[in-house]
Amino acid sequence: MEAVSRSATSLGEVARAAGVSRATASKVLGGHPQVSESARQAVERAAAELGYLPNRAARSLVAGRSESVGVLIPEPSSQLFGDPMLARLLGAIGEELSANGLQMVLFAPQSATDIERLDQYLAGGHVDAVLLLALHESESLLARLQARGIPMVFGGSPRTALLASYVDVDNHAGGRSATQHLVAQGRRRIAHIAGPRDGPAAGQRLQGYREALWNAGLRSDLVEQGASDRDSGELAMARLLATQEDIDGVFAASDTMAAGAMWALQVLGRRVPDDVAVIGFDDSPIAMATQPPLSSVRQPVELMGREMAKLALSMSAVRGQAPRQIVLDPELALRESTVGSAN
Amino acid sequence: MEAVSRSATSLGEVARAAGVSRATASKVLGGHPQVSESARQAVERAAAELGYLPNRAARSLVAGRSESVGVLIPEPSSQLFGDPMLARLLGAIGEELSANGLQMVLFAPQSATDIERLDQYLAGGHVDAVLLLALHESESLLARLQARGIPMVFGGSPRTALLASYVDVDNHAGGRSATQHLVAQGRRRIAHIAGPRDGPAAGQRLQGYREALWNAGLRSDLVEQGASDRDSGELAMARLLATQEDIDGVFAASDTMAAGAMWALQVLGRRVPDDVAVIGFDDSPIAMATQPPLSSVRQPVELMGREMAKLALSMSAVRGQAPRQIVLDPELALRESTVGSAN
DNA sequence: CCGGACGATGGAAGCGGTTTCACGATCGGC
DNA sequence: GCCGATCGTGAAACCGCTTCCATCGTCCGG
Repeated sequence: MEAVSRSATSLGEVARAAGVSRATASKVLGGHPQVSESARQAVERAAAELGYLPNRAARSLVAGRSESVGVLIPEPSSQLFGDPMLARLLGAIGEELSANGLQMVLFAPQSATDIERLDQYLAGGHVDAVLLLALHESESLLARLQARGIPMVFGGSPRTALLASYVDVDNHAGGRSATQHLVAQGRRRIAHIAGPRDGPAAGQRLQGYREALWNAGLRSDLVEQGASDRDSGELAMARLLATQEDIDGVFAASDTMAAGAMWALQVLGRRVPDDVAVIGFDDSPIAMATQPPLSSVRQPVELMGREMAKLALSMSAVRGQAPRQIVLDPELALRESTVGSAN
Repeated sequence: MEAVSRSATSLGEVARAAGVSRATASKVLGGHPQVSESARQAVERAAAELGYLPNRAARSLVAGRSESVGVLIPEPSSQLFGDPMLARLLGAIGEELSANGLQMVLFAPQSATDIERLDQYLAGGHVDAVLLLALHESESLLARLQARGIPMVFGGSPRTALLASYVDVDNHAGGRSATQHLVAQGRRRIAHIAGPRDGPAAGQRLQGYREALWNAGLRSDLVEQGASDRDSGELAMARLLATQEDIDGVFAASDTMAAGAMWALQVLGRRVPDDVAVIGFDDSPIAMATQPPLSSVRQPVELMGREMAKLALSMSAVRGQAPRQIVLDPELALRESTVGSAN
């Protein structure tokens, strides 16, 4: 009568209520086969009635596993994962993990001190695996994780030399299908505004653009380098039009740059999509905010998250696996910037 | 020689290396005063040399605390926290928590199953406190947390009837200073596009708008209701111009709506900011992507995160405190949509 | 009908810490 | 120079769970 809000029911209480020993109760709850049907039912009933929940700390203490997966998120300034994707990605990762009884522990190191602390923490074996959503400079941290045998899964192809597991979107296919879409809309002078060269993604998107145009027998040299921000898109578009004024299609490596490009086009008297069709990449909220709304290449963010989680789960269950790479297909999100409102 | 990559060093090993008992070693590491100087130094040296890290599971098992704080993030679709703010907020929360030796466990329930699982999890005492970044429908979950005495801190004023602790931005002050800024720029016919009424924030921003205009002796009835998406902003702006064509300033309750409003203005032949100045709210990335760049009310996201974490820390350290509310001042991010490039 | 094999069970050890408590040594006061 | 208070110390208990292993009962084959 006094233990109202006291600590949760423990295994011992369940065992007593079921009339068995803790050992047997543990076996039942752990799904071991070596228990009689009667014992199993008694324990399960008792557990249900008492609302038993195993104590995570105790379990991981004896098991030597933490039942949790660390997720490293990029600093807010990072361009690699647009913020809007981050929330969706985290949601998907979390769902997959929690469906498997693991928790997601988040790290967002902002300073050198944070990285140091993180290093300590991870080295302490407090997580069963680590998911890296963007590279932080600290190669040494990666190396140490690797050395300690903690499974790592990257989101996006890692920039590092380490042979690692990752889940990425097929940037090449994305660039190709964006460009193919413009071709299919009857566009013939198709330009590309390329993304920054700090990762492999931009190059792959460019290659996709080239391939689509080669296949269509069109020229593929209308390429300008952007820097991922809006202004660089605007400037790149202006340069493109200066070189070749009859451009009728543009594929930009990000929505942000596409927004800038669209602005430049409109300022210079082109109608979108009537004169020039524009398609971006990422399908960020910006794509909905431009006028006209921007077609874009949508990354399968939720799927990526789930695959990352699964990979981590598998790697932490069976150590020493060879790294695996999973590459997912993007899809097109078509809006008025390429198909027109009349279509 | 064989225990190369074995489990981390334990307290026992440190104690042995220091020539003391585990109890004494624990006291040293725990900062207890009842230890001799010599013992203290010996233990500290040994711990440093062996790279000792306490086992979190063991510690929380005996302490009955989990040393971790749960963070509930909204579904991706939620408007309450714009995605870009989420990443910054999480970063700040994480930093503050990890500085205090706690970890941040993330929950992003997507389905009813997830909520159920979450409920179980939280009820199991696996977190010392919960941070709620947006309300999920589940009132019952909140009530159960409350009943169990788990400290909760909301980000943004809660919609619930529960008397709760929260950290919020001063929406009233934000609306007021945005409007005052327009007044200071010499605008006299200032309209407001209000946000959706599903929370208190929109109403407070509106009140701020009214107050500023009353104080300036200007009319404050040029208000249209928006719905937080871009199109609703565009439509609201068109309605406003239809009513009152000489509007020279607009304060929109979100950047998204402001972007729509700007588009409507430009379509209808108004120059921004020459004819009409426009200011938004949130200072989201969209504010940088519009043409001209959009002035906006910036929420002190990092500060909010830190305050939320501190509040949670304090509440979990000393249970049974009265709920506390912290309201932070926003600040203006001025760009060309209100001040012009010539200013 | 007996012995061996096998399945189910619970006692006990142990995971890595913290905390209580009894003990011996040291110290000061008379 | 003796006694009680004070301080530092480590043995041991304990947190809740899993697992090893000895025990016991049952079943089956010879």
